[in-house]
Amino acid sequence: MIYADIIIDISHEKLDKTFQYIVPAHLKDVVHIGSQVVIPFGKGDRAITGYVVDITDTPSFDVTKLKAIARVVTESIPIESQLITLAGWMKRHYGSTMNQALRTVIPIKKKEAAREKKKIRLLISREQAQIELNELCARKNHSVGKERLLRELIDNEVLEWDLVTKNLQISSAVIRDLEAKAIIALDFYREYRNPVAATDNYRKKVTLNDMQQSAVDKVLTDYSNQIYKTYLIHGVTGSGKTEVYMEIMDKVLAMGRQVIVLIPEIALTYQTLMRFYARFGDKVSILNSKMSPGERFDQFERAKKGEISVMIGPRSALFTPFENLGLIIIDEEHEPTYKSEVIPRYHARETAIYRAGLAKASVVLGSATPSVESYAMAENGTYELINLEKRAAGQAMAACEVVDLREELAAGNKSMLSRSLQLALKDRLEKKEQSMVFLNRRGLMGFVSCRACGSVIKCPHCDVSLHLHNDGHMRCHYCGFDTFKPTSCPDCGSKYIGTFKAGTQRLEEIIREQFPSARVLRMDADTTRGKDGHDEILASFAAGEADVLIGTQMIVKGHDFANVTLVGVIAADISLNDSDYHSGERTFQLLTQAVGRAGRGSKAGEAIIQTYQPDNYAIVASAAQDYDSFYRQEIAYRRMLHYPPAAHMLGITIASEKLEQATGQANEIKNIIDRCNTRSNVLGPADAYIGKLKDVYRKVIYVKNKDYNQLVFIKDQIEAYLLEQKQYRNTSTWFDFDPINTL
DNA sequence: AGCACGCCGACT
DNA sequence: GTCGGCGTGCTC
Repeated sequence: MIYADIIIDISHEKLDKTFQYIVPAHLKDVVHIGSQVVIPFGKGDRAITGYVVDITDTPSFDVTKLKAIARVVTESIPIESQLITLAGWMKRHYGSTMNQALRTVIPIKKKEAAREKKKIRLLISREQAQIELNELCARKNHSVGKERLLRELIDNEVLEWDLVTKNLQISSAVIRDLEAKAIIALDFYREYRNPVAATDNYRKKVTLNDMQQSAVDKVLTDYSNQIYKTYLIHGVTGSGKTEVYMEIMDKVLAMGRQVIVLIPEIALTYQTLMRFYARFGDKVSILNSKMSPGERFDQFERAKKGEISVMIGPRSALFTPFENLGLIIIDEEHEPTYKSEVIPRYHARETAIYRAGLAKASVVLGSATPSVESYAMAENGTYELINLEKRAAGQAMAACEVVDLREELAAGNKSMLSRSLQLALKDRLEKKEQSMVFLNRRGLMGFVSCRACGSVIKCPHCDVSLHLHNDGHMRCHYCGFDTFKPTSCPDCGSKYIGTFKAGTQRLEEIIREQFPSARVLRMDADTTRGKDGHDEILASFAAGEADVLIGTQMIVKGHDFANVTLVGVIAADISLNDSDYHSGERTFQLLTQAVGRAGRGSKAGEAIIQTYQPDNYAIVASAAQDYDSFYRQEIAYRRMLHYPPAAHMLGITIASEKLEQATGQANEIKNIIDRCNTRSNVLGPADAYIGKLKDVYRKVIYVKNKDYNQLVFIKDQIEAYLLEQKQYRNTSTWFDFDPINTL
């Protein structure tokens, strides 16, 4: 007799374990590890899908109680056992149920059931429903759930199942009862998927320069000696990293192995993709976030069948079910989008390295401004560092000027544009060259700073900026430190203290006023609403239809405009004072990218960075295009305050609709952490960034420890407690390892 | 998550 | 007594 260990497709801690089923004789050839199966589950033997994670011939449960697998889901792809191992690692490493981990790893989504959504519809008229409601309320001990549901249905005759069960907190028992009484009906509807657009392809040969060639040789020499490791290519903007990737890919593909290329969503431009198509033709497939699960499924199926051997896409492309994966490339590896914002909150870089380890594959990370985490790994020898120091075409980097906004204020210039930037813009307009003006608006502008001396109010314990709330308090996101906003600057006494106010719209008005003849384009969330808004604006600018392009981060990401010779950064301070420990790093990256936009063609470029903190190391280093100096100072700061990569951090969020429940649970968890005795640094419990969101209170606790495994141990202890505790049933708790605040 | 069992207060 | 609300426990 054969038995299968199955993870059932219900994400609940209490069901987060394997259940053993008999594999019936007629199914023994089609049930494999990784197969998706339908099994009878629970009292009513209701049909539930599950994933086979192991197959044995010895039962580990009371044999008389075992049920048999009903059928296999033939539309599904049985995935590699390696991907199941990967899911297990993700569950443990990032904190989630096995089911959640499997769902992120497994390319399921068959045509019908999985795409089905349920809606609840009122069967009787609203008037009749009102009568029902009145009758119900007249009864002394009536169900509050029924009352709430009826009231809601009188407002809206049709409601989403998810809304009713999750937001209105109505149990399925109530719904079933009303359905039995023929007061409501359940409707099922389906979402259909679209076919993938076809693409043309053609080939092109490239010649590498010496630097590129030696980078390629380094990786390929190891590769042919079957040494598989992680490489970090540190290549300045324009150094030709993509050609290096493609050359390595060529070799790996020639050996009959497959390649995954991860690209941040924002860089998934038509131009980038065409370069890969040009080189590898129809071996390439693409995944993007706009694809429906069905379309993704189709692409994964093609990969499984061997129809393609290169998958390009964002984070989720990492789970492409290639049989013989040989290489994973992660471009722009510093991008925060590589960290998942849903559970399991995995980091694509770490996960890629783990998957590569299982598959005996190499990983190539590339960036002009590597993350501090990766660079530290390269320094300690875990990754191998490869430098591409010069631009491929030999252009010089842009000259960079830092403007001190405190001096502008002192000189009586209160405009958003400094005198230098005004002159430079005027000059470019006369020369008929293009300019880009970048307003750094990443992060919320909640920090409090002084316009006279530039000082920013920080948390005395965590050294991150305090965030100003509407109630006039300033708080720290990590430890909850709370204080009033002062009326004058504590350093210089000036009354010019407050939050930063700047917007792209205002900036556009100012530029149009000062330069009436200039043709101005603005690119931000408002102007890119339309389907191709993004591409249209960029194409129009590239065609020379405008003199000045104003925008947020989106204008500085990887677009080459040969005629741009001036880049202005309006307020470097905004990302610099984000209230998390990545703010310095993010600022350095953004400014370096922005400066890198100038002078990509034959003419020399110039960049002007405006700031209240011209001495800040992130600003000084990016103006000098000096990664090394930035890294030294940043890593010293991280070490001093025990932020990653010097230590690891575990963020725990506790949420509840009842404040006392959230507080009580948070305190209980704090006690458990203390009892773990891991010598960790514990911050909080504190109110979360947004303390109350949609009527749900959120508390956060941060734990810092040098040893990641100690944090995993703490997570495991908390999970064990959550499973058995009953007092705080109305709370939910989730984990985030080495969190990145993208708010 | 979703289903049954069983306890308890209210009503014929 | 017994109907039906809701809390508790279990699912291979």
